[in-house]
Amino acid sequence: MAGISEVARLAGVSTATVSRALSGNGSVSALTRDKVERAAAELDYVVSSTASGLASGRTRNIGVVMPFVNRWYFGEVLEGAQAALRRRGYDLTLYSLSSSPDIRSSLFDDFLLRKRVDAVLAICVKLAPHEIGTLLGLGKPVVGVGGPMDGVPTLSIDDVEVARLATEHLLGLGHTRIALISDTDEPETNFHIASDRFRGYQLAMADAGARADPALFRRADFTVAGGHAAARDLLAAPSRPTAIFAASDEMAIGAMLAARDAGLSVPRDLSVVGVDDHELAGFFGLSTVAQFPRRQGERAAERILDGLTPGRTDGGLDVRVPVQLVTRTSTAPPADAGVRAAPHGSGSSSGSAATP
Amino acid sequence: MAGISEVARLAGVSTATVSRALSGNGSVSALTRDKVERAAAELDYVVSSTASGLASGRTRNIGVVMPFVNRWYFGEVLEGAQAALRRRGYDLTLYSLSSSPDIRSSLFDDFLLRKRVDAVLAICVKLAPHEIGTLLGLGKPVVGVGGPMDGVPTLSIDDVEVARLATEHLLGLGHTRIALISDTDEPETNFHIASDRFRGYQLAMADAGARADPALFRRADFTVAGGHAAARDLLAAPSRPTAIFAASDEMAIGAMLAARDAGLSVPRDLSVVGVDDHELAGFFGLSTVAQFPRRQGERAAERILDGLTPGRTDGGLDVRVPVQLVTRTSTAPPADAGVRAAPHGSGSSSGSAATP
DNA sequence: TTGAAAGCGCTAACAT
DNA sequence: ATGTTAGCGCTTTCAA
Repeated sequence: MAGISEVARLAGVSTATVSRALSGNGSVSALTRDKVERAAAELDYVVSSTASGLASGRTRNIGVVMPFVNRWYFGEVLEGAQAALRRRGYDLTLYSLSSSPDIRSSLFDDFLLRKRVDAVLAICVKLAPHEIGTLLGLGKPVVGVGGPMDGVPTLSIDDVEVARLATEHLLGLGHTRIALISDTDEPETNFHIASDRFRGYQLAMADAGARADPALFRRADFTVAGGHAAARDLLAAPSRPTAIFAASDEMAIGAMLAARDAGLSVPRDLSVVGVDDHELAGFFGLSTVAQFPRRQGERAAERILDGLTPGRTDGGLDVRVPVQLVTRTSTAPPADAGVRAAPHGSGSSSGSAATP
Repeated sequence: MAGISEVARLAGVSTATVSRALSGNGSVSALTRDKVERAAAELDYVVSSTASGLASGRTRNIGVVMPFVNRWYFGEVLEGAQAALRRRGYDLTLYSLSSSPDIRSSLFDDFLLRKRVDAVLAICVKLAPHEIGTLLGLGKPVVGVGGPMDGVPTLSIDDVEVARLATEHLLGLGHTRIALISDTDEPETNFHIASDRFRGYQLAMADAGARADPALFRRADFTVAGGHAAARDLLAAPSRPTAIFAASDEMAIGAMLAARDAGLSVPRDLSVVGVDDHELAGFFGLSTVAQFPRRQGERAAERILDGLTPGRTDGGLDVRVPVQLVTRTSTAPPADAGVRAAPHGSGSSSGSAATP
């Protein structure tokens, strides 16, 4: 509970000097700084963020807005952002849109405007122009993750490229009847993620002279259950695909489970590739295109802090973050490819795919 | 950017009256309140939380501390707390301990002390006495979720009872060779969760006159992969169990997958029961003891806000929150029980268990 | 019920 | 490099 004036008294300097010494703003002699630091430690002094924020206009707190926290991707981004912010002495105030459907307007009309945060990280939340306008008008920088927004620097993966990578992996193994499990774009949150992945798939197929058969497309909602249902449907069709590209690992895992339920072996009878490198992907032996959401969260946080520090230069507007094809045991040449023998020994229907 | 004085001028009253009208503290005539509200709306006035916080000592912000955000249980608690806080106009500032191992001391020495939060919710984080002391000494109420802490009101499930419920469910079906997959307690975070569940299992077994065979216990780390490995091991043993109680759904799901890998059918050859009612439990047909983490988060949030409002009474110190046995298709009488026939038609090894 | 005015604890000119 | 001082924008006595 000691205040800055007690520290000043104990150190034998003015409160202004204490402020300078502890914040690093303004010049203080090494000796004085030392005295001040000693005194502060002695008194367990901790700056009051409300007082400091009121006086300086800076809160050392970043608002993070995301559609929900309870999906693997978002949790990872959150952990990454949290870690990066804390390293630089910043707090993170969380705004999850899933709390209630009508929360969104109050968020932008009240919560984000009460000067609690210095800047906003929008994770896969497509801000409306007026929302961006309000924030920027208030001098609050915004950094986005997950898709381009007008006037907002953004980190994102190239979703077309991701789908192309995954599809080309399957094509390269000799597959041509490749099914796609994806979603249609949800307004307000997901930008063009689903449709971009759709396009990447189509482009890769076209480039390879393969047919993107509409009968091999199924919609699902990015969950295990959704992927399971979609794959079950695909696999029951008269002429089933030899491979499935699912636009998320959770759906891909659902597809692998559906294959097993249908008595099919992965990858002998069906190859499956996903996107994310979900924590369960390794366990299921799932080949996937890894994105690195924790790194994305870290980079977004660093980016926004740099934007708050006038000295640092901004690295251009929209930054692409890397992805990487990770091949495991869920993909192999199709059984009738004849190029090489199936690379495993187990002959029966259940088993190897789920062994880590 | 309009301040309280603009609002006061437009409404033709003093800033004090504006403050009273908008905050609800102190009495204002209906007419005046109306004028003030109009003026505030007209000017898009939003109170500055730093100024308000400095003047009043209240920030309308709650700190939430948890070991990590990226596990289903914690994500749910977080969503629940977030929703409840937002409903009452509060913000939520998140402190995840997983960011870095040495973060913890700085959290309690700096971050939580800078008057950014009015109170702290500790989710499955066992606070040391001096940490609690600091917080309470600063007048910051603390509410815990997940286990008793001295001097801190806590919401928790009865872990002994949870394990007993699950074990008795299996015993009631006729199982006696019941394996346990759990962990040993981690210091600093998990209280007695693992050991309490161990005890509940033992008590139930003893009450039923069954033997809690040490050879049927395996440690695992609450993950799918951990449960899978533990179950694989159990099922390879000379005399394998007819049922497994896993102390979390993720481990239980791992166990179900291991059973399938071993060519065993669930529940015909093996019954599995978990704890949590994880989002995937329904998909896998997993019988489980549901706890309701979202509700836990909500209740904890409401509890702490009530503690901040002097009028409301506190509902006693440690509150037990309800759990509920949910039976699905992963549990059935053992094959040799002879009581009733196996309740399904599929004769082969893979299949029904993963069908939602 | 309302207004006047004194802070809340710190930062940032401006001096020196 | 350091001290003096005027706010930052609001809340809350205290008086009326």
